[in-house]
Amino acid sequence: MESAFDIIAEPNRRAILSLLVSSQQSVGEIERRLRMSQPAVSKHLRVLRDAGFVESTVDAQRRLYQLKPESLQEVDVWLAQFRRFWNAHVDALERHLDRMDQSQTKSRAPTRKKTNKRSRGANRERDKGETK
Amino acid sequence: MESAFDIIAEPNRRAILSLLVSSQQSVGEIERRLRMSQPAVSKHLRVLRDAGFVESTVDAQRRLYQLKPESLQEVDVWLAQFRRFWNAHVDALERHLDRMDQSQTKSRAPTRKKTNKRSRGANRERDKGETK
DNA sequence: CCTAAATATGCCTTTACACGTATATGCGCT
DNA sequence: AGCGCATATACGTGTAAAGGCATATTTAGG
Repeated sequence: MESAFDIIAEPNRRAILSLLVSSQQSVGEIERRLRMSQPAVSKHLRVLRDAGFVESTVDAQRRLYQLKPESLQEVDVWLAQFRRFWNAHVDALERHLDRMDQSQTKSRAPTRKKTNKRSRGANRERDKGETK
Repeated sequence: MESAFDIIAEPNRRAILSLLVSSQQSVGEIERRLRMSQPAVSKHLRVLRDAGFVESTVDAQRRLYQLKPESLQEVDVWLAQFRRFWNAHVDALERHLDRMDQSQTKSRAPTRKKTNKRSRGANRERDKGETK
């Protein structure tokens, strides 16, 4: 029924997932942090759970939701073909990213350690075998 | 219909994008290959174009559509946080993948080193059909 | 100009889904 | 037991988006 792409199409659901990356959260915490109604949160969590994106554990009256690691694989796999495409266009992409780095001074992780010259290859994966 | 996530939520649109990865295509070719109606193709291409995913060049009466490299960046960037999350769970992921490898038995290249420090990481190539 | 081919657009119907409000269920406490 | 907190579900509603069909637009060629 619902592909992973449908799941993450919803902004609130993406927000929830992003929230859960850092640590598990209760429904109430999500509700508070994302300022959405409690039923809305529960419903989205239901969807995420059915889709296998999150799982819940019981803590008294609370339900703690946490990410399931395999969840976004489908999307990542699909995206892979485009990464290959990008890599054929790295030059243009580099230029594009340089512009973004300048203008988008927003929530970039303060952990801007070495490799600050950006080893941008979609993700710093050493793999180059890449069975195609 | 703003975000890139909405764009790729549509299966036919994903199919079109996947088709364009290999090379540019005319509307008619897309119509034929994906077996969808011509108006449908045109409409999806309109959406993709407005969203900056593709661009078209004119060839007589045909319009040739091709991918724009920067297009799926938004998605990729968003996905990055989860890749970090996955990497924190490589062990579990490894186990999960081992199970899959077992059941799917795909001729695997000698890229396979058990307990290796993440030789597979975020992208693992695997091709499959869409499931709607 | 007129026609045919390729593509785009407009209108209409159907469906899906996100939300709110209200209510139900579960759990702990005294 | 009864109350209160935390979470889940039901129902009704509005909206938006996708598909089909018909038609407009563009371009090449006679």
